[in-house]
Amino acid sequence: MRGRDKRCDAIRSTGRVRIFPTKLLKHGEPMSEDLARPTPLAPAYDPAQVEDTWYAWWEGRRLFHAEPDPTRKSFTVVIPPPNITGMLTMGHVLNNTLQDVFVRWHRMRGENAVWIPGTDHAGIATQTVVEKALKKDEGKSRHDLGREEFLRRVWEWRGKYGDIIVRQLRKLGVSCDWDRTVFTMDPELSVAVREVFIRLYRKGLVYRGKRIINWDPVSHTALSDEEVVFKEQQGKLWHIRYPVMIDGRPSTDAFLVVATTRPETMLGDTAVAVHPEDERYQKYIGHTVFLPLMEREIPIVADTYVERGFGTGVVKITPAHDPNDFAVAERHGLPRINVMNVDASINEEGGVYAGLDRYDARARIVADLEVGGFLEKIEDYTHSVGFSDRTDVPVEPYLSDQWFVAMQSLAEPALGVVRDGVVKFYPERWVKTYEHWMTNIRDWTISRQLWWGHRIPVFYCDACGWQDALQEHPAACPACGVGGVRQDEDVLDTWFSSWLWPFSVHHWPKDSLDLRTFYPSSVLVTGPDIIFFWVARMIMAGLEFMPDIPLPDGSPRTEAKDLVPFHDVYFTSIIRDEKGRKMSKSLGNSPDPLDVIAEYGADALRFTVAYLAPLGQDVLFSTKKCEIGRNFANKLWNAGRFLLMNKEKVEADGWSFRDGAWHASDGSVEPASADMPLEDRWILSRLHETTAALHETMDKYRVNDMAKALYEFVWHDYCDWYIELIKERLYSNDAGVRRETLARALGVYDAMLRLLHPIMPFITEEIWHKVEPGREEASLMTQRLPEADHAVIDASAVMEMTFLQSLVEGVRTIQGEMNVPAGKTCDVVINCHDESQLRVVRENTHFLERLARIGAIDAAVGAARPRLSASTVVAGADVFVPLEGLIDITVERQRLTKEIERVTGLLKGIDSKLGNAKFVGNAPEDVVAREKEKQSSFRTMLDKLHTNLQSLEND
RNA sequence: GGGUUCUUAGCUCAGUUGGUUAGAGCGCUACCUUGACAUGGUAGAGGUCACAGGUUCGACUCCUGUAGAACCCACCA
Repeated sequence: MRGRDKRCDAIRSTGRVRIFPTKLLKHGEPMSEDLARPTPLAPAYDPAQVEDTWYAWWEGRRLFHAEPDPTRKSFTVVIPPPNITGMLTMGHVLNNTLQDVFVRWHRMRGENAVWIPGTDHAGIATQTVVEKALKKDEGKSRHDLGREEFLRRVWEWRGKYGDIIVRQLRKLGVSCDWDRTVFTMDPELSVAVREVFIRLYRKGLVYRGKRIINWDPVSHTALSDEEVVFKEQQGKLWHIRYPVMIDGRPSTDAFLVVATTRPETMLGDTAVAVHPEDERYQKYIGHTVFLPLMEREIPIVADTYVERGFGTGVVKITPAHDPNDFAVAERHGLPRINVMNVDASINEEGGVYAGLDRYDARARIVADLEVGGFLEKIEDYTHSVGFSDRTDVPVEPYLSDQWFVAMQSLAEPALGVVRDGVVKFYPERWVKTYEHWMTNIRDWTISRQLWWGHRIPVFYCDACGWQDALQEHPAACPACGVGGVRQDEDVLDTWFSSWLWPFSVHHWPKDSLDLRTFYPSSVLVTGPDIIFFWVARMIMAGLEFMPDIPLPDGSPRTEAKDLVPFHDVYFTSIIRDEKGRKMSKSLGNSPDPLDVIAEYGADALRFTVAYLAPLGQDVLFSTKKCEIGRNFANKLWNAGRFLLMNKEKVEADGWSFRDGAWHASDGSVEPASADMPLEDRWILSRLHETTAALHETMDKYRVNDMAKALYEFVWHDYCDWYIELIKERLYSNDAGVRRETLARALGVYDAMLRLLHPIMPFITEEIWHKVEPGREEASLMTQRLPEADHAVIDASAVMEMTFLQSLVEGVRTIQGEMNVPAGKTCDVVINCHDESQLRVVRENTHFLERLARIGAIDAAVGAARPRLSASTVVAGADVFVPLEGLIDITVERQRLTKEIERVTGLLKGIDSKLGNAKFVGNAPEDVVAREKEKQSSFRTMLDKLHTNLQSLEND
């Protein structure tokens, strides 16, 4: 550990607020007068002291709230609703930081920005959580309670815990319009869900059918595909002989051998299949085989699904226990025999094996096959098996009745709007993924065998066979008037409410100004993993269900751009840990964002995440990286602290600073002078260049570029150079100069705060309130963002400043290399390239003196090199630093030689380029011109370097 | 098997239509308590841009192939 860290650790352990130089503490001396003097801001920024306060202040004043206003441009974002079972993860942090940056940015551009929050009922996840608690606390299952009571308990649970995530989000600083908070199972949203179901039902797009689903034999529920995790398993491949039937009896020497990983499912076999072009088996197609153990005769069918090269090229077909077999059976009209109970034990269809667990049955069956001589061989085989994400048991493919949505007709228009760019994807490459899925779309299984969710609004009359989809449960059968009516037992897939989210949050199907105005939303921010489950389906739903709702002016909504749910989709990065692994609960590699916020502050976390997340690339995150944001916040804080310390001094003379100008005690306003010194013209140029870049990057959703541009400007331009440059003026004897300087520095700082606010809302609000009095009732979040004014950009100021910076760096380098003691200044002789350069040097000698510990500067065109000087060449000027007694000739010789080598190399490259007729002939003129310019400047540089080296040798 | 993406400094990553002296942060080395900031400052070391071809006057950037990594989809019984 380095000394500095040791010192700091000792100090940190005493408390984090103030860090003092060790010397003072070590000697036990009282703090010096100067350090003890109260300053407007503490030396180190402490986010914990301000963040909650500001959030409550914003929320209390309803600053996040927006009302529809057709006369203004709306900027709408609808949150991807977190699950009510959810806890804030790094994924949420990234996703919601981005949304908040967008929303705050557009709000500060004067748009009517609204961000609609809400939560998702998360069918399986929530039901599982509540069931677990029920089991643990009362030892009961949901069946013990019954449906009604169980649902009451779930609602109770959601009342207690369902908004934890939403409260956690507030810690991040998100500017959601909490007045508009909705929940997917709110009464009005449930109306929307039923309405959509009914409309699709009437159109014939919702239908009931049989399908193989993922069955969890422990929790007795169907699982969605995304709740099944595949794991590599060491298994066996059993080769079983199915005797061919010849003349009505099983052959004793002709077999079709099937290879299977699941011999127990043979109880439900209704065919064997071969590839239609497989020469080995073609003669058997249309014949039958004898199914061992069950002693059934089953057909041999031909289907291209069979892979000739795999196994034996013969597949047993078990339609009720394998999705592919099910499809084969559909094509060939084969019967389906379900041989399992809901707990995956063998049912009565399994003959003597009935009642056995699936794995016990497997052992018995294999043994019996062996005995019967039907087992040809057993091979070791590694394959992947689907496990339940919830209970960690192998999922059983299971045949059951389910509800489906026919997707074809919905998908086609939804594909079109993405292809045509009505909905734009960022990054664009996801369009391909989307197209692939949409052109191979399968019908959507929307029923779930759960209790928690929107119950399928289909009603049946057992007396007369009536069936219909309705909003309300009818008291008696509308058809026969006699029978009682029962509702379908299943609930809808959670995504069935999610796909309506962009308009159900505005209480569709009810027409309202909210819905008319705030739909469609501007940008959706979500992960690419749910492009199919959610994004695609929302687009379909918008196109299908929104044409009824007029535009704000009452005209019909017909154009695709008004029907789609959002115009842009921003696909976020995936947050991984340092080793590149996905963050997950089971790995325990996901830091708790609340801990991170407590340690570093929400602004630091937000900035870091935005800074690290380029559009479309994964992010390797570790808590330590939040130092980027924390240090940056601290830098900003201290720059503000410096300005405010100086402001206090001016105010002590009776002046006050309001609206960006100084007011004298008599109330008169001090006008800003028209002539600005170089550093002011330069920093304003840089500010406007940066502002232009920020607007550009935000339009392209390149948030990391935006964060970098801000970082660069604040830290390097403003703090490293500008503040150092103005210190001289701030300490001037002329009070007018001090005020003028500070006013301009504060002006630029104010612009910085605005530009930073969307990404770091807390610290900027905190400082902004301290900069000027009279802001008690105002908020930075509703101020306007600066716009770039290209007229302010002063190219010559930028050039001059760049030159001066190079001079400073050149001298510093020499001082560093020659180990010039820190307290010592050096004189400098500058041989300027021309008169205008000389003028710049003369006008700014004070900078050079201040920033590079320079004593006297002797500048002239043609100035001679003093003896025993170290030298460097900057923009065609020689910079000589006479170092009699300090110079190490060897080091200096090495430096110059190395430099000569470097420039020689560069020049060689350019020479050969320009010597190449093809280059000169083909390259654009400006490129050639630039090369020529470089060539001449490198030549003069090289000449000078050679001369200076020669002189050094002569010393 | 199909698709997408990635490989640039010790580490994590930028590099937006091909023309830069290839950048940043962290880490490393040396120096620094000078009135905002040691959560800081200054300087420095460190890269044949995975590899091999090709296109081009010119390739980190475009094309092809190879090797490695990741993700998504479909999963072969």
